Amino acid sequence: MAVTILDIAKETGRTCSTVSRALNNCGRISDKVREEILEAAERLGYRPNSAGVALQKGRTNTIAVLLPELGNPFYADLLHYFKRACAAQGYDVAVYDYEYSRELERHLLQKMYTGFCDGVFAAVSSLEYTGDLIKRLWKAHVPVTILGTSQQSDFLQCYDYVSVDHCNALAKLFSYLSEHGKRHAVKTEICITKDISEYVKDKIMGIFKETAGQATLNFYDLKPDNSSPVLTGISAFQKIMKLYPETDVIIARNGMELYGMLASSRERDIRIPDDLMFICCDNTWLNQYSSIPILAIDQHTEELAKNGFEMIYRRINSEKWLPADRFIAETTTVLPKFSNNNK
Amino acid sequence: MAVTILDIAKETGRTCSTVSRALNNCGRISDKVREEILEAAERLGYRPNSAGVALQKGRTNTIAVLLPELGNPFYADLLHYFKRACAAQGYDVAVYDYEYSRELERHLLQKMYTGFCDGVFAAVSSLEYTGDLIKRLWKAHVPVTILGTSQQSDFLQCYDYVSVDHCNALAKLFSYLSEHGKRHAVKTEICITKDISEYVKDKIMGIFKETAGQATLNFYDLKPDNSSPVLTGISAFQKIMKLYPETDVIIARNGMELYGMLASSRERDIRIPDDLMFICCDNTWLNQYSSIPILAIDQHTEELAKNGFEMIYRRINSEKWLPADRFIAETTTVLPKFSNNNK
DNA sequence: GTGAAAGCGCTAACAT
DNA sequence: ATGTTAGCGCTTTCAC
Repeated sequence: MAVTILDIAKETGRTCSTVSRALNNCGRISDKVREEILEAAERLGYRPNSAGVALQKGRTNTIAVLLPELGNPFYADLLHYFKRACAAQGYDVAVYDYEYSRELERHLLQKMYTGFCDGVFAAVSSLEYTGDLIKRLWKAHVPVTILGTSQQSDFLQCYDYVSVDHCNALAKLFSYLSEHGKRHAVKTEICITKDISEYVKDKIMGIFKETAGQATLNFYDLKPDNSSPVLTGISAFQKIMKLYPETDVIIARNGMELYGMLASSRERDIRIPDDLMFICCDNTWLNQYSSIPILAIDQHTEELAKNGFEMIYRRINSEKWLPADRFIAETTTVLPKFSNNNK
Repeated sequence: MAVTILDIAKETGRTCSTVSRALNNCGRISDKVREEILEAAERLGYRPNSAGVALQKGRTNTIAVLLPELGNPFYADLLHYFKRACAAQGYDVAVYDYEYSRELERHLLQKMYTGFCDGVFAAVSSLEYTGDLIKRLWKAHVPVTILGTSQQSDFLQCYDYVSVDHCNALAKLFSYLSEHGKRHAVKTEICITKDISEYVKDKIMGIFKETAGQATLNFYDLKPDNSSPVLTGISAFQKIMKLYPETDVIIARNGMELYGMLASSRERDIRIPDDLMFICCDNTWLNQYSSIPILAIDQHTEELAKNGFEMIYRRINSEKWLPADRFIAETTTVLPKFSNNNK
């Protein structure tokens, strides 16, 4: 069986507490005894048991991150900054992705309920599906920060929340388009539920009407392909151009989707019109170095991540359970790095 | 404080053991009492405590995956299959990436030593850096499977191991090049230590000499840029073409590196010669839908992942500690999806 | 079918 | 400086 501090205690003729002090190098202990104990621990092949520590201390020094997909550079980016913030305070980060599976998402959120981590940073698919679990976590005083889901009144005040200022981002974007003479935009959407989808489209349309002058905006409902996020975009491009032939702007949700769109045009050897502008609602290396110039919206991932962590950290270290917090990041419109030269 | 089974026991006038039986729905228990207890658990907001369970049961039903980077589609792919295999046996997967940081890598491997997971699937950077920790895990009978690091005699028989048959993959590749009249290949390498680097290059050169006829092969030592894997490739392409102007094949280590190379050529408006062939040692959507035709080596990630899990699973469920296991996957050479049309 | 009790590995308050 | 002791939350064997 595994070596425990008791084994070390016996071996060295000391007690558990002394061994614990030696191993953690805390409390009063003589150098000689500590050396002796550390040596014995090494010799016997002692392994600290995290379950024992966690049970005793009531914390794990781990923060869990729940994501819909790894391999999307946007999340990789976000994670990078989040981990940095965690590391600065001595927290490890465990990443869980649910691959857009509703059951897995719920299963993982349930797991968060068991105190195996001290806090959670979660990009949930939709509160429609997970709201009950989020609410439960909130009631149980598990520090959870949600990334970028639109608010729903049912669950207001039931979670901390970081997001970009979508409305403002779109307003800026639409005025930019208008100023540059664009007239026929298409924006992709994923329809999770009819209600939400309609609500979101109405809202976007409202912003569009206010900022884009005479232009028109159409929505294209994506058929999500769970096996690869790129595939979602693959089928979209041609259908969009067929449905709306006069399109001069396509607004994609993220780099991978856009990558798929561009790939599909290449694959079937379809020429991309020179005046067609691509816009991407995140800003990763995927767009930054694309072969086609892309206008991107930088979501300020570093700020999102930092604030997400801080909300969690504050809760971990706060005596009382504070009211729900919000952080809304500004966005930046990023112009393409090099000009359109696809002849 | 948190609600425990004891609280439920008091509430219902039962004992811990009965409550435990009810919650886990095991052992003999009357339907009526079970209902009663479950209702109370719900009402009181009971949360099972994973540390308590783990301590008692001696296992966590979690497998940890250690990776150098998320956001690389190769690892995302591998993870997808690995998770599927784990889920089939009821294991959760926690992902840890060390972002190519040596300290973080060691820190995480140390964490694996504390029994917080039942097994580890690890893509370590180099056994040169981590061999001591791997050896220690092995001695402590922690099921660890290493992904694709070349064997080093010091640590032989100290870990389970899955990898592709690199030699064979290269042999196939080189003959293909030779048959297609390629004469001047450049392969990128990352030099971790001088010794290993020399050893690897010698070995590759040996294979090349045997299979590639009159052609020449040069190595290009990458300057790794830790902030983004794509950036590693960015600086490489032009330097390669300057150092070896007659190059007609570039063999990149992975899709992201290659993406960086191609991006750098676009960014600085450099025309890629029509007869220049790109080869990528993995096969992800990044190459599959590249704007430039790419010859890829499919590493059979599904097989790697499946076998990696099975090795871990076998150890978890085996009474005695078996000798080190190996699995070497075949590779497939994948031709570009569409032909070279970058005019 | 249910309860009593031991114990998983560890830490920390308290006693010496 | 070191030892004693209680207990974190849970499961499981063994009585009854």
